[in-house]
Amino acid sequence: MTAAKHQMTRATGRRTGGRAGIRDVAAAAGVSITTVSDALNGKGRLPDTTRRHVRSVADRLGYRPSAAARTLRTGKSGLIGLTVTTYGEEPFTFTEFAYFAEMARAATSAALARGYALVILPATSQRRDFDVWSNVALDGTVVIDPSDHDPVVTELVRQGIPVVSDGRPGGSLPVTAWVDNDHEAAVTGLLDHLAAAGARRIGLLTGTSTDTYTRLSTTAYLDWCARARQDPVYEAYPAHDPCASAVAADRLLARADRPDAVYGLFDPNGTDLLAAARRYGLRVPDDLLLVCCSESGVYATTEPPITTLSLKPGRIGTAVIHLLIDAIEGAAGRAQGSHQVMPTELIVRASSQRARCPAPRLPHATLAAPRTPPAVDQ
Amino acid sequence: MTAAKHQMTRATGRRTGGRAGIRDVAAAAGVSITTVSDALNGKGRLPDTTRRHVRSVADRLGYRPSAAARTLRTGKSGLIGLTVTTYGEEPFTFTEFAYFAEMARAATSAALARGYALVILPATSQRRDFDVWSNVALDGTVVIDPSDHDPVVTELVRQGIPVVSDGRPGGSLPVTAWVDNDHEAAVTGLLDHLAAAGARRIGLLTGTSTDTYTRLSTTAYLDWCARARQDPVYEAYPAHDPCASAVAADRLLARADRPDAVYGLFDPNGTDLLAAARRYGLRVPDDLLLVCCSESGVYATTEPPITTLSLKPGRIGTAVIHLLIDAIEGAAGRAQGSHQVMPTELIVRASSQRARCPAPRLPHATLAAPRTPPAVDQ
DNA sequence: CGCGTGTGGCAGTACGTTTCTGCAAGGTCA
DNA sequence: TGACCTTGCAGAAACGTACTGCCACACGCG
Repeated sequence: MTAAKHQMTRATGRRTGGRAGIRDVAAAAGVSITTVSDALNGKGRLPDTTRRHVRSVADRLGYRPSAAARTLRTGKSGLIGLTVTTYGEEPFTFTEFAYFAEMARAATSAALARGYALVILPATSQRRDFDVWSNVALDGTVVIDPSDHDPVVTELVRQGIPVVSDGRPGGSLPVTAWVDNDHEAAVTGLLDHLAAAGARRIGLLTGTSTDTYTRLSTTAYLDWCARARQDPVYEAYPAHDPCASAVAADRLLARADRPDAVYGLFDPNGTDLLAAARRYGLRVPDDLLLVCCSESGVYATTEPPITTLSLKPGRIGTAVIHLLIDAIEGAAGRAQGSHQVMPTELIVRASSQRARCPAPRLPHATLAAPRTPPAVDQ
Repeated sequence: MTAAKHQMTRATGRRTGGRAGIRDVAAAAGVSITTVSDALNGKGRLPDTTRRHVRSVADRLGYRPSAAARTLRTGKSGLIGLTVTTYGEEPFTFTEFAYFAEMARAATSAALARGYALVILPATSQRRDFDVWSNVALDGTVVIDPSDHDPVVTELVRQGIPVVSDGRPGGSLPVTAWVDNDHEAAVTGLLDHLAAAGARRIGLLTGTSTDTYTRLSTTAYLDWCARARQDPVYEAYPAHDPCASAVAADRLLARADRPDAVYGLFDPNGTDLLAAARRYGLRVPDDLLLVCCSESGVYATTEPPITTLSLKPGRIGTAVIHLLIDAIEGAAGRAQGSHQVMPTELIVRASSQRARCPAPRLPHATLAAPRTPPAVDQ
């Protein structure tokens, strides 16, 4: 029983507020601290009997290792930062709610499966924010839609912390890796789809901000128009302002060169375009074809259901996390500068299909409305 | 220059991977570690000249204090756990997306404003999850909709970590505090509103799960029916299954004792009821009054717009965080067992107002659709 | 007997802070 | 001149863990 010696040194009672430390376990089990650590972490050379004994004592004392101490010792916290660039003046806004929510959900789930947890952090703006950023030990960070010269990203990579972005970084931002949709292919495919459905003049509802999503999508639209010899017809509005969508939708349909099909880049555009069309007496899809980029399930049950482009945020979130954790665990930035381009999915509904005859109404159908179950990752 | 001594001891170069430690700053500034710590944290008795000098040297070296070491020393991590009870088998699901998203947004924002960050953690289910829980140093935890005997909550309070729940805890769960809506008042007020609009038989679309929200709301409905001498007409379905809502909505309207007004407890019920009504040839609001509990903005632009009950998740999130941080900083559980009941808001739209004459169509209105800006907290 | 070898386990140190204690220099007052 | 306070700073003790050596012992073998 060398335990006596330990007790003499200092592990008499629970010092720290009542929680048992590794020392207490060692003393109670009559072994050394090293042995406890090894037994609990499956390291070292110990017979199973000792291992089991230590474990049972630890259980009995309700021992939980201190995350802070472990982090300090190992240099790994198991924490991943998650931040989304805020638009406008608001301190902490999410636009594209459904997209973000689903992306964050998938990312959280993927991270958890590999033993990491996500910390929600603000995009830097005030000086004060930096306190929070450096108050938490991060193994890596996910940045959604980083701005071109994000100081936080720069600082993090300077500290050697891997950063993976959702959305390809502009302006030589030094991220470790990134994931993005193939926006050109998505927009091109979607416009082809509308043209095939009979659209002669396709309009665009886009944003005034300069993020890559907006920029790439708009460019793809203009290119397509050039190829199709169609004059571009579009309205841009501040996408972060939730009230502006309806106004812009109205403006687009009020134009002299009114389009006979519209693609809306942002989530609320679909309902707003539908409402605007209703006000102008335009029937969808007969007079106006509609497609909207959105992750929201409501478009399956609008009247008529609206065709949506899904960016598959779940897949993106999962991919981002795996890239990041690979970078973290691959130590000194293996897979540096790598990236992944993910496909999108066009969910075709009534709003983008010109019906020969008007859709028959089923006054007493008892079947449930068709509804796609929520996408599971991948 | 006592700095020489420090350099002799061990602070020669950057040991730790390249990051400067407090020792390096002390050496470079020619002062002691204590002085650096005091200068940077605004403690101790130091002349402003020293303070400024130390700060400038720290800046020059790009010094960032180690969060892990600070946490280990002070016992405070500045981290708050956020978890939501998962339903069904899925590993990590959020139902009530808009509610959760807004609640989480507000909570994150409120926490950040007080210097805390939120960590997303899974509701316990597998044994494996516990690793993550004890791998992160938490100052406190927010639990959304805790199940009656959540083992994580029990374990956390056993460890002396404050836990505040969104939704009043059932089954003597020992949370530190809780916040909830006044569900009875909300349902009663809403049913009164429908009755005032002319409803004679109000139906309910509810869930089969036993969480407090569902239970309290359903009970309030039954009580109201008893008082109003109306036979209850309701259908229950598994609320976590996103496909089941449409089926249940259909079932409710297919009944022989079809209600002339319906309240749906969950977010998708509104659109699903609307779709079902359409299939049955029922006009809203003329033949069927509709109210739905939802935070989603889409109900402002459906045809017709649907009256919603908002639980004000932003306020809830803010209140929960403040209660929690007060408990954390008030040290040993001041304000123990306290709680807060928050009001809800009924957003009245066309679907619950019986129009004398059918609403006039405005074929060429150029005004934007009225749209409430997103609610800011409080 | 001397020696290598494998097994089981322990002491000690480092991780990077914060903070308590204390000490020296200088000033004030009796 | 001594007693006593204030100012400015330094030393060193934690905080709880992980891990690198190292020791003790037993055993088998030449």
